[in-house]
Amino acid sequence: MTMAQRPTLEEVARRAGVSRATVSRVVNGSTTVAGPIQEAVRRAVAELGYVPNLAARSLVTHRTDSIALVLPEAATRVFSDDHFFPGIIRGVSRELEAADKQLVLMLAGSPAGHARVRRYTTGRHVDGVLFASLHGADPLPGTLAGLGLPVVCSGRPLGDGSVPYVDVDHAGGVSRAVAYLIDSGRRRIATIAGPQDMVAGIDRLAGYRDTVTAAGLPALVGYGDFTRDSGAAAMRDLLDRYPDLDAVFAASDLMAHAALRTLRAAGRRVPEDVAVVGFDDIPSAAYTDPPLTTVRQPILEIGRVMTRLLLRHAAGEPVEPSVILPTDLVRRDSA
Amino acid sequence: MTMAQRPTLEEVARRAGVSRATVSRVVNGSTTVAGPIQEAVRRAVAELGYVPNLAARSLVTHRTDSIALVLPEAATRVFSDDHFFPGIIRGVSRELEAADKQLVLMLAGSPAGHARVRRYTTGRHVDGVLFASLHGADPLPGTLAGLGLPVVCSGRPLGDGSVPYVDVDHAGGVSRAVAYLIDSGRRRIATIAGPQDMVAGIDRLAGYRDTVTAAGLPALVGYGDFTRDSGAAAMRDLLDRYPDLDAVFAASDLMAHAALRTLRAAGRRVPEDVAVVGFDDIPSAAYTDPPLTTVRQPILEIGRVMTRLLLRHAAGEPVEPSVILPTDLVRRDSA
DNA sequence: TTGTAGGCGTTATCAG
DNA sequence: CTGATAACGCCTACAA
Repeated sequence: MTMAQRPTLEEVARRAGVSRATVSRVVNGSTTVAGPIQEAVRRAVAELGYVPNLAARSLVTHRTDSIALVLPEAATRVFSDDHFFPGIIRGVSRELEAADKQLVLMLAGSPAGHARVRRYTTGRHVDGVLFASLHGADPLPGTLAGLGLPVVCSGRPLGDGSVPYVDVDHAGGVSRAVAYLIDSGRRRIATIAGPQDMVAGIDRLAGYRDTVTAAGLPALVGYGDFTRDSGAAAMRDLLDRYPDLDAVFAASDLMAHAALRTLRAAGRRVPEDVAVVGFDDIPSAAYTDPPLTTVRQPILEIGRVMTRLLLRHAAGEPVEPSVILPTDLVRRDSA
Repeated sequence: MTMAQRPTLEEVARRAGVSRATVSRVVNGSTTVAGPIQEAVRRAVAELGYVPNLAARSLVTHRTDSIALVLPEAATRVFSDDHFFPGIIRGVSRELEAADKQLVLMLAGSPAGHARVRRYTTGRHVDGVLFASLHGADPLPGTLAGLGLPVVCSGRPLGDGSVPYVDVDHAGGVSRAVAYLIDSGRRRIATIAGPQDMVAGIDRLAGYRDTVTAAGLPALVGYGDFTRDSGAAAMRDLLDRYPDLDAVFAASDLMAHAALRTLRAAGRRVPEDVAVVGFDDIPSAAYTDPPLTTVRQPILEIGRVMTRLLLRHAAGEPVEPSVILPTDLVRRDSA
């Protein structure tokens, strides 16, 4: 089945009895075209079902009206159960829609994926690149920025700090949560920390450490990687090492959820015996048993702000080197 | 800050002391180029950091090596809490990665989004289009297919049936679940159905109806829209109308989860008083209280199969008009 | 095996 | 206000 030959500017021009240039003007909304001619062109466009060839256009304009969102995670982990990526995507998408630009999503978990991203983005297929959640010190954002491509990251990049980024106030949010636990009389407050090769993991642990230390309390630390399974394991471990703990702050809601179940399985009541606080405020946090007290981060907003920053950057406007969004404590029943 | 002028084929050719044509051959992996020359070209490419301009290339090849995945949902609903879209994205992404093609994600919830999708896809920016989860009888897939663009849908399209699609055996899965409830002695089996403008909602309800009817049991039907909140409301309503129900099949895990909580709040024990079965097998289904018995659908596989179908279609091979994937019952503790 | 030259569909710069 | 006419960067017969 051969693809029906789509009409070109030339054919529209012929049909409307004008030149290609004029058709182009009408199509691109130039106001310097006489009314009747505009009318004729529009009719021809409609009759022929003409649609501009984007490749040809961007070849000459050097713009593509689309921007890439790179998720440098293994594709398998990107859409697990936390709602970070979906939230980012929604935020980015919404803002892009307002700007009438197209979103190109790129999963770059594998080395091959990494290469593909590099090729695609440097190949002038996008007007800018958004990076979500970097692991370790990924050089790609810096490389692309060095090539002159507008780049914005979500989360403070661990590597060089020349790329603008948007992040939330991890430490502040955690601090507020831990302070709340202290205020409600808890004294043996443990934490299930996130992976220490990601800023979110590092900063949240730091926030916990600073706050308990400042209160003269001991730091009881277990480690997970934000997933439920890792949270359950860490909770069991914590229970082993500190059987007298009376509260736990988990660096993600998924880990907090697992902690809830693990604690119950171990015969502890929540919040009577042990208070639990999470981080994220994912949709199901309101549906755990008991409903989870947690630190909310405005994920969708991160996506929106990143996008606005990038669009301004791409438009040549100066942009702030970083934007930090606030977090806040959502009190439910687990603490 | 001006964008560093990227080198073109021309400049690479000059540097390597050959013609553009030869550089093009090397870049595109033609074997008809002498070893030493190939070497020289590669060096020039590396030194200059040359990357082909994709727009120019696709202008002449008529290929873009990227395919669009259209999610015709309101962006707000796309990434709620069920894991359908993320799963599809992962499956598509994995298969595309293997084919070294680029994924372009398009959220087309609003009418404006719809128009943008049409413009973008017909603008030759992609080699094919994948549609996920259509609402009602969306004409877009048919339109694009009519234009000669390769198209594949996930879920049997409600409108015209000329577009190839991939779906799961909704009715069969539901039927097995309901039969299981009947076998375990349940006689007042209710259902929380999904939205009736989507095939998934329609087919699952049909599967329920057929099975209870065939067993001589009454159909006790409540309606939701796959979300948790709608499930809670439907469960309360069902409890009102049929206080003696002893089982409920929910057309989504999210609704099943809400039903679990609603039943408990109403003083019913699960599964002793009321058995609950869901549909989807989302990650958190194993973490509800009690863990949810549910019908698993191979979401990731849907994405993969769709993609393979599309790629074959785009390659000019004949493709089957539809592929139905199996579902199976995952027994946990709620039924 | 390599080079030459034409054209892909648009936009942009000039004249008219 | 409209129409020629160059690019834009690349691929691909065709010729050498």
